[in-house]
Amino acid sequence: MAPPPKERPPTQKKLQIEAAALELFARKGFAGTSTKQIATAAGVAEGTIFRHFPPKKSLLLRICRPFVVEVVAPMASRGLESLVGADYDTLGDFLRALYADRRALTEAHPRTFRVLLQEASLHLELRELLREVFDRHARPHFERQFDALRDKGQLRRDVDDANLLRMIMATFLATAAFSDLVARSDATDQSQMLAMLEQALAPPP
Amino acid sequence: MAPPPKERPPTQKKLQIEAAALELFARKGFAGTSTKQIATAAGVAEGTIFRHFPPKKSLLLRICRPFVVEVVAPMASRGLESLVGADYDTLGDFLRALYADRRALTEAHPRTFRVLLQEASLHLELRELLREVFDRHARPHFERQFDALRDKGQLRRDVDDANLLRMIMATFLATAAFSDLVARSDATDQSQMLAMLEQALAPPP
Amino acid sequence: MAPPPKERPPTQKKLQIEAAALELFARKGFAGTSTKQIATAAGVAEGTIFRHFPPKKSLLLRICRPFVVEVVAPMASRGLESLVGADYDTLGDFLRALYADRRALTEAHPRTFRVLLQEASLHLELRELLREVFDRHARPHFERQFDALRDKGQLRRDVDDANLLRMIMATFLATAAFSDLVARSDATDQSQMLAMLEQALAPPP
Amino acid sequence: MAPPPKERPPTQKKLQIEAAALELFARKGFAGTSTKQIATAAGVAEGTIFRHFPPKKSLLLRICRPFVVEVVAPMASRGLESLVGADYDTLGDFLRALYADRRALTEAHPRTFRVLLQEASLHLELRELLREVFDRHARPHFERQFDALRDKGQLRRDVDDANLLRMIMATFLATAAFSDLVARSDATDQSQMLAMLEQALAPPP
DNA sequence: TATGAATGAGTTTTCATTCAT
DNA sequence: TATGAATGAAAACTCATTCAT
Repeated sequence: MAPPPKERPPTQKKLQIEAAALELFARKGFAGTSTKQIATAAGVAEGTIFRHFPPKKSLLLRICRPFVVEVVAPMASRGLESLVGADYDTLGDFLRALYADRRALTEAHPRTFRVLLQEASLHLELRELLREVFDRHARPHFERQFDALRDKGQLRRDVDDANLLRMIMATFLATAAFSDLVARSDATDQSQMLAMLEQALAPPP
Repeated sequence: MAPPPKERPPTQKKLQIEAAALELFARKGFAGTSTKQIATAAGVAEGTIFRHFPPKKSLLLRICRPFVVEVVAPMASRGLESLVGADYDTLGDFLRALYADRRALTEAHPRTFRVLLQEASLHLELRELLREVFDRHARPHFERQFDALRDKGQLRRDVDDANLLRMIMATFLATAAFSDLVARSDATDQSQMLAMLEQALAPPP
Repeated sequence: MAPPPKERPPTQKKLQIEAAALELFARKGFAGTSTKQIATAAGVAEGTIFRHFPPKKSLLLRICRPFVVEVVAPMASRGLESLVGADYDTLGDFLRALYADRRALTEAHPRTFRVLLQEASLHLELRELLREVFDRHARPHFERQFDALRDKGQLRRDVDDANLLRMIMATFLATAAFSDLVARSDATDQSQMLAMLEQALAPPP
Repeated sequence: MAPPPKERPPTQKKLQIEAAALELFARKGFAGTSTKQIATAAGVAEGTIFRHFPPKKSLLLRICRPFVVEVVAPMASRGLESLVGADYDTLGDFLRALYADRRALTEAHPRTFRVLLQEASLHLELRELLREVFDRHARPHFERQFDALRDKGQLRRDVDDANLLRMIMATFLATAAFSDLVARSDATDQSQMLAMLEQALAPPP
């Protein structure tokens, strides 16, 4: 048997390139960032970028893919099978656990999050990646969890799964996105959003 | 007295340029659209674009500004002083009226909406425009309405105005944005979103 | 007999265009000045320039030609036949009279003078104009004057007419040109230059 | 210790670009020469010009600066400390030595000289460069030499240093400049100009 | 692996000029 | 006479990418 192909560890320069590209894509957009700017910011020669990431777009994907996998799929999170596998007695428990986990990721990678948000609507590859990872790794678990919570009377029955998801994602996104655009969101803001969201999803009285 | 400067009506070609730019910006982003593409799509010479919109970015602003003014400011909407001035007996009434109005605008100008969404995070001018128009024309009326609804026991008191606004905007944006990205949202979806939103904002039992 | 073609007096706008072009040509050069800039500075529409001066270069010639004729040819100066026709007893008298006259002209039209200086080396038409006017109207009178002064023992005999002219022109030009470039030249400077020039041209002791 | 930044030797193509630009600037002026023309004449791609000289104006400065330093500053000339350091017994010796040296330089780089002459009045950077180099490297030595010559009774005392300089420069420039513009100047012309200049600067009888 | 010179196609923008009004 | 919209060509400059070293 042939030995497994050696996954060489990424070079120092390669990592510098990724970091610089991330920073610039977040600030000025993918199309608004030139490879020269990336090279300068990364402290490498322009040619080096193309040694590692031909063509330019592969750099965008290289930056986004791991993040998408990690942030979109609850399964992918390290040791978080618990999150999804677990049974939650109340809707609030579920939402808070979910939020804490997602929030940790977007806070750990705020620029990646921003790049993804900005570029998703312009690049088919990103949208397909998002949908594929979500449908495969996230949606089934959400639906299972929704069913369980409905059985416990914790979740309203008059709203489709898709709209529940949309409401959850919108609230999460809003908390994250508007925190850049409008104002910093602190712990108080976050718990208020969660309280509203919980009530939104709870069965009507 | 100096005669007032003659505001010449916009040329036919100028309108064609705006229309073509809107279409292309929405599809491929501002930075991803060249002025040559715009010229071709508009059926004019490239030089004509810069006669009317020097530099390129002013074309983006020309497209976005009227929309921002109209869509962000409830006051600005034609004949909608009623919306803001009126007293609503229930939270649901207010939300439905607000939604119907905003929705009408974003559905009337879906591409402008999309351009604004895509470019706002990349262009300081757009963010400042948004904030300025919102702070001037929208925020005060929302806060007045919130106060009135709280007095009637229709609105929860444990959430800040800013977070209420964020929740509302997130829900509206989600309904609009995901309808492009993820799936068409129909009347059922919309009423479900509104039902959730109403419950989210209602005072806790 | 057909009536002589009516020389319409130049329009107000035409004069504004000439004035604006002169100013801009002097500051930024002919090639560095656009017709749009001229139009703006003149307060006319761009098309108006081409009604009066098609093509652009004719504007340069329109500005330079009258000046060349007036300043290069002592004959042309109003009432200055005296200058050239007169007999001067001393070299100094001749130089001072010549200088006073030329200086008056370049000081009256400093920007035209500058434009001519700047553009002469780039435009064949200007050089030909200069040479033609000079050879026709100036050179003969200078040579006649030189002869007269040599007869009176006022002018050195060991230097060709061409080099005498060059020395005179260089000194005059230097006084004028360096006054812009290096420092303002006042009356003292001018009389010192004239003193040096007189001594330069005088017969060696 | 940080290694000294490696000054890479100029590329072959870079030198070709400089040479082509010099040729074209001299013939058609800076503003009248397009980068495309330079690229064609140099046999390189247009982009290559901007690799080495962004923006275009830096190419003009790159051409002029070394020349200015060399030609304006007597000190800078190789081995010419003698020129400035030396004592001259007569004014004529000084002028001839000075002229021979400057003339050698302008004849070695006639096109650079022409470009400088043409563009100095249009580009502030060039004027500042000229003045700075002159004030720093030339003026003090001239003034020292003037003093020495005055002590020897070789130089007139009734004319300011500034005007002496102006007279010298004007005569030199005239010999050089008019040789392009008007006619070739040969050895006879040059010695006649020097004779006149010597007499101009000598103390009056 | 890393470099940076080189490129050709493309970018935004400016230009002198024309023309219908 | 005067305008300014319109243009096609060309301007300066940028781009992603290739390649010899």
